[in-house]
Amino acid sequence: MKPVIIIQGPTAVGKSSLALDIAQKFKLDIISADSRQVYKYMDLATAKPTKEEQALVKHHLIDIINPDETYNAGLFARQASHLVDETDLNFPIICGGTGFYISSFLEGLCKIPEIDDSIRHALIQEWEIKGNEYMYKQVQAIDPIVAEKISANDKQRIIRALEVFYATKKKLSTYWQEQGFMQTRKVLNILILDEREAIYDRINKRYDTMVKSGLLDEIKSLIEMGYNEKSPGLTAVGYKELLPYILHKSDLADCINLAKQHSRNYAKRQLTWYKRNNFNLVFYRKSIKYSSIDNFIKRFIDNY
RNA sequence: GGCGGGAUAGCUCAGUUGGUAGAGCAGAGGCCUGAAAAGCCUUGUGUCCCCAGUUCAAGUCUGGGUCUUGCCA
Repeated sequence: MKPVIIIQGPTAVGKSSLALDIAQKFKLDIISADSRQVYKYMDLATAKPTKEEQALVKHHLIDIINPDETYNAGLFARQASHLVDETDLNFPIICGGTGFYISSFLEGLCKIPEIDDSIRHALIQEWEIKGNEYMYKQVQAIDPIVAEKISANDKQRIIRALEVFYATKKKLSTYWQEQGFMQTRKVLNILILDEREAIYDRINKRYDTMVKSGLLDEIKSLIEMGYNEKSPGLTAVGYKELLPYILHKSDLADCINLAKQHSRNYAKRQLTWYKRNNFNLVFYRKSIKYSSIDNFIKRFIDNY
């Protein structure tokens, strides 16, 4: 397994520009670890690197699926591993805000086969008819270990536990127990942080800029292409809140405020997630010293 | 000017036949094994607009006022 540099941080903290800077200096490739930048035609509110930036540095796992398709942590882990270990890209720098994708790539997920969507759809239908209590009781009967860990309201995890069991005839908790210890990859895992208020402020301003840059037109053209509020891509923060304005003439200012609010909520969850992860380097945005980051990068690359 | 709504947590609002209040969202904290920009958990003392009255007891009834909103003029 080849070594990788990783840059993580809450949304709007400046990960991408740092990654771009480092990648240019050291001739690296960037692998995006972002659950929304994978979507084509969704550029502005995903804060995707611009075409110009992508021309400067080779970016991977951006624009790989259509807005009506789904993506997940397992796919990311597999595709990122393939890129890093089985292709001849430049030394890789993985940069993105989807922490779960990065930990899936680093630590691996348990070995559950791909499960056909039809099983999940059937379970969701059953949920709608029979309700959460009924579905939760199924989990309790099938897999008490998992049931113990999740809430009776946690639709996603209840359905996940059930689909794994019905599709593979094996309990989710059995997969957990079978999961062996993954060999560890050499990583330089960097976290960028900032004051909460500063992050929130930057989120608000950045969203205004996105709207000014033509976000509404971008969404309108997605709708013209046939995508709608049910398309997985359009459930992204920054998009879903503007749909009521475009489709039903809701108040634009309200929609914009809601989008900002959801972005702030998202940043908060990211920050909580990072607390339990280990990093080799933690930088505060204000006090980033590029020269010192460069030294760490140089030493890391030279060692491998 | 006339008639009618409304005034309760930062915001939107519930409050049953009078017994000093509760949801959602926000905020704060946390969780997270293929939906993760998702999903979930914990956390609610506020002159119940003001004044007077009835009552053992009023957010809840009565009178007056203030503000607000809709319709008619």
